[in-house]
Amino acid sequence: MLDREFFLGFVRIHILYHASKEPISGVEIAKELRRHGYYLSPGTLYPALHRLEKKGYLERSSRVVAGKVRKYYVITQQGLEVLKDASKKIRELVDEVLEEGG
Amino acid sequence: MLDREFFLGFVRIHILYHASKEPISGVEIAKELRRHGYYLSPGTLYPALHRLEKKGYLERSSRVVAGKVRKYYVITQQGLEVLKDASKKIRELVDEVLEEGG
DNA sequence: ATGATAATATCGCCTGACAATATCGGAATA
DNA sequence: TATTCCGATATTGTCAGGCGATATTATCAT
Repeated sequence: MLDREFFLGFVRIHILYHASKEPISGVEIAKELRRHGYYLSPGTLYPALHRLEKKGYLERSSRVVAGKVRKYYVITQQGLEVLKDASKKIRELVDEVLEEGG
Repeated sequence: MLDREFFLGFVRIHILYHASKEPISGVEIAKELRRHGYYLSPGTLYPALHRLEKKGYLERSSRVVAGKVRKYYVITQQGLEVLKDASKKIRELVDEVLEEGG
């Protein structure tokens, strides 16, 4: 699997993106990430979510689904701006690294 | 500036990319990164280069330029594979996050 | 109430970020 | 050749984050 030092930033962006589409919980995020080939343990995922919330990029609320409590995350205005900035950077990467060939 | 926890992976990829085009030194890398809006201090850049070398993604050689020693880095076969994997992941990000609009 | 289940939270160790500081090596000067 | 300068690279010390393992929590079924 791709070395973690390369993809952890990608993971953050995937999270912000999904949280911009609809409220999404930790397990659901984990599942989405797995779909993309990112296998994060709870010890990595949850602290990351808490941090993104603390920084003001995500907003959290609780909901009960199938008898279990889930914490749902939605992106904030500030999170949207970060996502937009990140998109700009991704474009630059693409223009440079993927222009020819990829 | 964009939060570091998002972009440090991008920086690595830029480094591998440039090192795949031609031998490039620390200062030159720093300059390239600044061009992209990434301002890394020596305490971040050099240890990162050493680590990428140690992991076998980069190969180092010394050269004297304008009376100063520079360490030039070139990508390795293994580094190329990482870069290729990363490109795949970037594509996924683009398809998902940038598809509509950006 | 109790146990089972699954989602979230935390602990502890280790690695990495980073600003500040040190080192190193060639070139120029004398 | 000793000295000094300069800019590139290296390292140090502190703090934040990654991550596997473990604990906690809240709900439902019995």
